[in-house]
Amino acid sequence: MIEEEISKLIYKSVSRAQTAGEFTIFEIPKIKIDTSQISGHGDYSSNIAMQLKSLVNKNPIEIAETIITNITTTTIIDEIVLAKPGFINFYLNKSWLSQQIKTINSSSSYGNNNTGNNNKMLIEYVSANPTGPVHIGNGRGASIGSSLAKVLRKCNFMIEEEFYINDTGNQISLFGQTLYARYSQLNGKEIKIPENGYRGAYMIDLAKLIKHKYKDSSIFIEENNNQNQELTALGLSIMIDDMKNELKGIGVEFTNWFYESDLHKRKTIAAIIKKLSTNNFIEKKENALWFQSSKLGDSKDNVLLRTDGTPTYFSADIAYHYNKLFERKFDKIINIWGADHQGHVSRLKKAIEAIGIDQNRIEILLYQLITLKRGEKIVPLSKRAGEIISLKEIFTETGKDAMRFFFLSQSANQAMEFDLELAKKQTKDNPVYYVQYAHARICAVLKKATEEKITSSHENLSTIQEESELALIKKLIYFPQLITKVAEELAPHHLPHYSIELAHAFHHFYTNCKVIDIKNKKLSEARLALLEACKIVLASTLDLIGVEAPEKM
RNA sequence: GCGCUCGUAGCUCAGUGGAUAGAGCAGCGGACUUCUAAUCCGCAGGUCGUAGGUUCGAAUCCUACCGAGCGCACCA
Repeated sequence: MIEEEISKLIYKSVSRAQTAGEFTIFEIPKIKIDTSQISGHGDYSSNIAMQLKSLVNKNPIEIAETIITNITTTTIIDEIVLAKPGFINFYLNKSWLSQQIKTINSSSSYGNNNTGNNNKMLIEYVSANPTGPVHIGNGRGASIGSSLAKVLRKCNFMIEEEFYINDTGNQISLFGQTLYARYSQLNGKEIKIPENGYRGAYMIDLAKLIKHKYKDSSIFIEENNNQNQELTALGLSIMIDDMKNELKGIGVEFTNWFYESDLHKRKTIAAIIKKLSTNNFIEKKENALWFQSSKLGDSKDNVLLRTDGTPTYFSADIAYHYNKLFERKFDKIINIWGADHQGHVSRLKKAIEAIGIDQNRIEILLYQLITLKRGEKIVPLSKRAGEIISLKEIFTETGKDAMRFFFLSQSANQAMEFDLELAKKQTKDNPVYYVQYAHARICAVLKKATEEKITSSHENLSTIQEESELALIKKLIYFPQLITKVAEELAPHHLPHYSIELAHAFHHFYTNCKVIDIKNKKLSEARLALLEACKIVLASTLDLIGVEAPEKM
């Protein structure tokens, strides 16, 4: 990447100045290169002269002058300019820039890098309880996880995407009881749904669906019972299939679906308790088994096995992470959790540490919650409450693309509000169409070129000279840096922002430059090559966001 | 009470140590006999929650306070 190149140029220059005695000897700090938005500040700039002030004991202007005179010439840089307090501004060489079109077009995987070095990485996300349909909050997690997975694949991580299914425990029991009651009601037996049961109408639909599958409609009803194992299992598998379909509807597909019950079958919980015990982190207190996380600086201890001997969600989760990091040997794992799980982060990491696994292999990305509103009224997202609005209901209104783009466009740290009343209006204004339109426009020109029998060529790229053309190329060559940034910061919200900037650079170019001009064939061929490069990067960015790149609109 | 996140233009948000704080939407004014006007160009709009501190330099780092969301279970 260009930043690295420029950084190296400066580094060499400083060390050359040191050898020549112009600078005193010191360890050269990391040289950060900034991209500038303002045209007068160069394409790239460095503040190194200001940073070296205390080390060199000269004023920044002098330091910058020395650095500039010691920089070796290169084909990338056209001009280096010293600016007021001590900035060094770099201007890219035009013919080098135009040649980048060829670089983009001749690579099958532009923007890829090898920071992942083929390491095995697991991204776990959504992992919603299978006791109801996926809701809008899950949609945000799904969008973030899916995009991040795509970006990290471009960084050469061996990525698996996993959905963890909590298919045991209290909530499942309540789900089973609710389903049993609804099913019984359909068969003329009045059983009330449990106190904390699932009140949503979807449970009635589920019972109906199951009833219609069987000729003997009372097959699951037993005397003196409040649930039936087979019925619960059947209900769960239908719910899980629904979740799969709904997520697929917004373009999210997992490589693995991991069942919590597998951990119990494999006795992984017993294994981690044994490890914790060996390492002296277990205490029996008030008839329950505790993990002493306070020994590792956590605020309080946590229960692993309840008084009745059943494992808590927490102990299952330790086992799950033990399975990921130790049994399945992922080098690194990323969990994408809603901010309501924030309190869980510290104790999980402590537990992993207590087992003897490096907790830095776990990265937990929290996203702030979504408030669903209808006008001024807040709509609850709880599956147990009566009113449930599924993700599917919303994206059939807004469209998959508008939804994915919207979810990704804000930083994960930012809380979101989603107003159902404004949803349609908002989607019309959704910038996703602005970006997609750019892609469709490119396709239209390329199609016209085929009709006019003009093909792109890299022979005369030097005819690319216009301000709007060069600005477009500058946006294009930022793409590899974008990939690195998103991967490093685990911040996929940069993708939509970049896509808007790129689309803008294209639209600006489009209004200023006529691509197909039979009188000027050389220029047309070069501009077609530019369009092809732009199409590659734009389509790639849209793919990473998880939206379509339409041929026409 | 303690912990995490947030507070930036009328609205929705980028920007997390640098130069004149940027986009989109909304507002105002322009641009289609020319490859898609779902577009482009221009104008207007901000004591970056408040008060201190660190620094040559702070929206960005530190402290306190104010306001919002979330969390502090033998629920998941």
